[in-house]
Amino acid sequence: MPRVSRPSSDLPPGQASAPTLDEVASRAGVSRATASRAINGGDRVSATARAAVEAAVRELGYTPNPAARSLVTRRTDSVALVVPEPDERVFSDPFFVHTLRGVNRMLAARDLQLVLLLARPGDERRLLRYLGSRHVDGAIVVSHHRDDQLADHLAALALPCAFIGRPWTSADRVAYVDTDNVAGGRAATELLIERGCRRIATIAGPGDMAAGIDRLKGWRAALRAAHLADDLVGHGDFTEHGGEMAARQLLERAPDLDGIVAASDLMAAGALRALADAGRVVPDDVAVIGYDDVGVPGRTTPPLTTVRNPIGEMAEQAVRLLLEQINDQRGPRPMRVIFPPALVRRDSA
Amino acid sequence: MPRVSRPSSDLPPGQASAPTLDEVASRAGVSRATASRAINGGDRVSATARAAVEAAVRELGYTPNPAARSLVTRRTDSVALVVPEPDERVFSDPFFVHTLRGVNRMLAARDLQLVLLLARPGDERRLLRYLGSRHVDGAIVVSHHRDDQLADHLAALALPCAFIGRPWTSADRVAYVDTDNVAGGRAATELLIERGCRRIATIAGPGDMAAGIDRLKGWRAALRAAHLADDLVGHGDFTEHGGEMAARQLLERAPDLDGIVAASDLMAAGALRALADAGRVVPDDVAVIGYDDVGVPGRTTPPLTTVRNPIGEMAEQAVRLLLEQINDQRGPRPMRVIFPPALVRRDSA
DNA sequence: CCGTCCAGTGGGAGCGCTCCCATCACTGGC
DNA sequence: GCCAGTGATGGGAGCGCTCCCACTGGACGG
Repeated sequence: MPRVSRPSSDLPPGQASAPTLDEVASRAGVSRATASRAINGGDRVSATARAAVEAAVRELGYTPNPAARSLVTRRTDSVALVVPEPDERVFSDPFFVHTLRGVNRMLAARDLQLVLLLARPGDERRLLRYLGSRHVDGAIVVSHHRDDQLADHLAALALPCAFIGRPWTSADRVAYVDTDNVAGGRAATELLIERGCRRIATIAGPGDMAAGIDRLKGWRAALRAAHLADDLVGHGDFTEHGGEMAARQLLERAPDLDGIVAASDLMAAGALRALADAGRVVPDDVAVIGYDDVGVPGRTTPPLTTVRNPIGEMAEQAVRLLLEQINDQRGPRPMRVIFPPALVRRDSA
Repeated sequence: MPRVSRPSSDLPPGQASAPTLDEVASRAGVSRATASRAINGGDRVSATARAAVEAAVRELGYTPNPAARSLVTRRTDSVALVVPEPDERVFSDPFFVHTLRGVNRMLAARDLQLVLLLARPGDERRLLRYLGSRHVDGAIVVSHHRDDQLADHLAALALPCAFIGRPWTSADRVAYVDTDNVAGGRAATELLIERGCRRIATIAGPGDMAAGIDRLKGWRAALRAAHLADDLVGHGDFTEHGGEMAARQLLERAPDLDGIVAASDLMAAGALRALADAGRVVPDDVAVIGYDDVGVPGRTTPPLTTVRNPIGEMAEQAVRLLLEQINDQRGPRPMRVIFPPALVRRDSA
């Protein structure tokens, strides 16, 4: 191998070892303790000392070593976002994407870093090992399914955590935020009933997610209360394609249907497409209502009437619940915040 | 506030302070140094000692403190994935999603953790501060645009990094992987020409991303070589909706067009929809070819002929380039790997 | 039988930081 | 004029780990 000539130096070129607090302190003419206080915004520091330290920090380009800091503070200032989702579907779901962005924004505002933990089914051991070794101060879990027993495991680890969407198990042991999906499904259905629909189908979500089941339950409750039939249940996987397929089948089974309650906007958009193909006019022939009110509804033809999920506020609350557990020495404990859903009327119903 | 009775103990219940290496060592009857060697798989440890340490680890549920470890090793065993993307579009693009998953998988296989850095335009300072404080061992950057001068900044930080997609600036100072997008655009266009198309349009990608520009360049080169007109340029934003709009406009401008080269599969899918609406048969009336070959092409009607981007291999190589810089003490340096694109023939052309 | 070697081991330093506590110079009240 | 009180400071311990280095004892060759 050819020898490359380079300036002989103990330090790698351009990568001088980072300045330490000691260097900052001595440059500022104060002790390490004072420098630390000045940097961390503590009081009990004279204006003179603080100014000197700040100048030294700037001149040296000092940046605290996070490992050393967290060794003593026992804080890492980072939070895991756990996504126990085997396939990439989550990323194409605006609900998830907006949740991710909301959580990220909230954390950034508090100078916390988000660590993304994508866990495929086999990876649970790795996941739990990571969380167990206190790499992060806490975890936020989204899009969990019946079969991962994540809530159980996290409760056992005693790691502060917050679920977005009610966990299947240990719902009384961990903190979570959610919306009232039964009420939402019910409200959506009642809207169609009020508008005169009598043959109302639903395109339900996956059977292993709480949100899907609850919205279906609400749909059913509204129909029964109005003495209408609740036999028209199609199933989708929260994708546009799934919604389209389900709508086609429903149309075949019940050509007389005049209303569709979809468990997500994406599925409602698919249904809209199937209806257009079948020559049905929305909302005159068939009224359609979606769920979530994010990303999709404004772009469909016609614009989608939907049930609004306050995603931003949910993400905010989840972070808040998490931080409360992290900061209070009482540690992890169950807390919950349930948001009411809200109807958003546009043109499809 | 009601007082809650609880067993008086110095330790929070269920949250005894984590066992340290010292405790493991004394339980195993060896020194801390030997325990460390046994745990880290070093040799120079007798079978007896190793077994004793492993037993102690298991009994105590010991897990090394990452902060303490990285304080001395100067490694954090985590890597940042930087996404300097202002809006959520990235997440709906299968290309990005698969890249994310590929990178995550590669890192997980090496026991490295992925830290997601979503940077909105204003956040650059925060981003650079984070990267500069050596929170992570290196960074992988995707979906960067002309205006973020990320490559310049990272080169200045001397932090190991790898770009996916050629950076706009400092391309000779940082490592990156890419595919030959000019060749791909050219090959796609030549396929249409061979098949007999004579009036070939393109739906180009954003003008501030290298991939979009290069594919357009390839399209143009192929047409010129065949002495065909290269005036039919539509613009999309890599989304399905954008592709549909662009295709509509192109059809209006040139009703006689008989081929469309789209710069992404998502845009090709949109074009397919526009063509169907216009009553054109694909590929008989109009041949369509996409780009990327991930997620979309199998699901369209008809299935999409496309140019394959080896996303998995690109992610793999990016991680490899990064690790090479991290592990070799030579530090960050420019390296590049360019993949050849490959045509994948299905039914749309 | 003694020196040499080496696998195996433990002592101890030190990574860069925070925070407890002792110290010190001042101030103001009696 | 002295002492308690107060704000600012620095010394030093210690967080949990890795790794350098010195040490040990048994195997082995001369």
